Amino acid sequence: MNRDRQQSEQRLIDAVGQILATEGFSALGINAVARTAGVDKVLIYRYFDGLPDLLRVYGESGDFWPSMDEVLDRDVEAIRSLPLAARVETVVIGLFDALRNRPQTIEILAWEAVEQNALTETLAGIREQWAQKVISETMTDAADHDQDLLALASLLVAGFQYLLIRSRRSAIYGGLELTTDQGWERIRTAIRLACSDPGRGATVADPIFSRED
Amino acid sequence: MNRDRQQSEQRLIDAVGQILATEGFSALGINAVARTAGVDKVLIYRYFDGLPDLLRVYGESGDFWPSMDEVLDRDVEAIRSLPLAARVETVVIGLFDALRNRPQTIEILAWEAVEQNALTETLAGIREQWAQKVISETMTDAADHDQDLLALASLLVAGFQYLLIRSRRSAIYGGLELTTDQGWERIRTAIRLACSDPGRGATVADPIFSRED
DNA sequence: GCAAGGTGTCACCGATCGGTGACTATAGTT
DNA sequence: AACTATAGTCACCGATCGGTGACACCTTGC
Repeated sequence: MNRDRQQSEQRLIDAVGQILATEGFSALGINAVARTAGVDKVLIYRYFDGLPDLLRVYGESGDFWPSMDEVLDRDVEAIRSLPLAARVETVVIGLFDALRNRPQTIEILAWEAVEQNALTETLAGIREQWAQKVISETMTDAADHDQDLLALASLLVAGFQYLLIRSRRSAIYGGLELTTDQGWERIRTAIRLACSDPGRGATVADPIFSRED
Repeated sequence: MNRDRQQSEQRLIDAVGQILATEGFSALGINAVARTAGVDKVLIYRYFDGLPDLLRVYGESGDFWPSMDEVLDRDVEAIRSLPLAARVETVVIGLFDALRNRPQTIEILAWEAVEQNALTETLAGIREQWAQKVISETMTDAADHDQDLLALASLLVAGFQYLLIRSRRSAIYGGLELTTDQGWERIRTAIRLACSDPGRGATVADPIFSRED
């Protein structure tokens, strides 16, 4: 139509996000993307070598995972001085708050739970890198700890991610309201409850590596 | 072929379970069920009035959720005398162990996370009833408690269910091994860690940390 | 003017999906 | 034997899926 390859490519990329946001990943096919973009589907093959590549480009172009700064609202130095359990709580709660505002990321996470493709693999890679970075920068002492707080953190993240996924279609899970702010506040409190354990020697007043740094 | 309606119906019901177990819910369609059962697909419409009804019958015929006795291995009386946090831990851990051995239930849970149909609704109903029964029979005092242990329980169940779902396709999530017994033992320990909190008072007398011994 | 190459359009392919109408074959009843 | 109800078979429908070949259009360089 307009004889503008760049614009056509962008319309295709945008169409992916639009379909994910409005109809969900199950509706995301070659024909739907082309139709939404108002572009012939053959261009998906010409310009992106197929749908998987288009999904990969879309995944790399978007902002699907919060930065470390967004998750750790306080500065990193202050967090490093906290005991391990408090650091875990900060990260998990921060991730919780950040992901709640990312419906497209939740959609991709739902997809990832069910099948693998170029887009879910891209997101999985980003997330894994992110986790490694967070651990190496703020939780180097986790291995010394006698309790497996990293496993607890992953379990809690898995838990609220599952609830976020379910909230797309269901209103309730296990007595938890998934559509109201009060419901999510309850979940938030439960996360903090799971992390904050005085018995673990993890109070803010008692930093665990006050030894000699 | 054999002119035996009962047998044909049973073959169709069995085919649903077989497809779920071998190819996953995404492969479960009218044609696949009929082909697997070795029966013409028109019989699905005649005998069950369509696939949704067949799925409902399959869901009601199967054993997709553990009984309360299976989850609470000790007798219920002994559990009632435990503090609330210990009861929550017992139930969550019990459910965790029970669901790990139910691949078809995990498959339906994965399906349920993504879309709704007669089978997932059946399972959801069974699960909700089950949860209500457990709460009313063993956790009537939860409302009096100052901490929301029921929300914590649902969060933990959501967490390991998500990990079970992911384990169908992925080997790792957040540093957790999803294919080895050691990995699942780590998750199990993390669940117990989230539940057992001396700071919450009324803790289980865990023999290891008991002061009298 | 002319050829070449990139851009977009269109028609079509085979496969598969859920769904249905028309048929045959068998068993039981009278 | 004739009739009826049911079990099972078969062919086909329209829609949609991913994928491709052929062609028209426009810009650029010669």
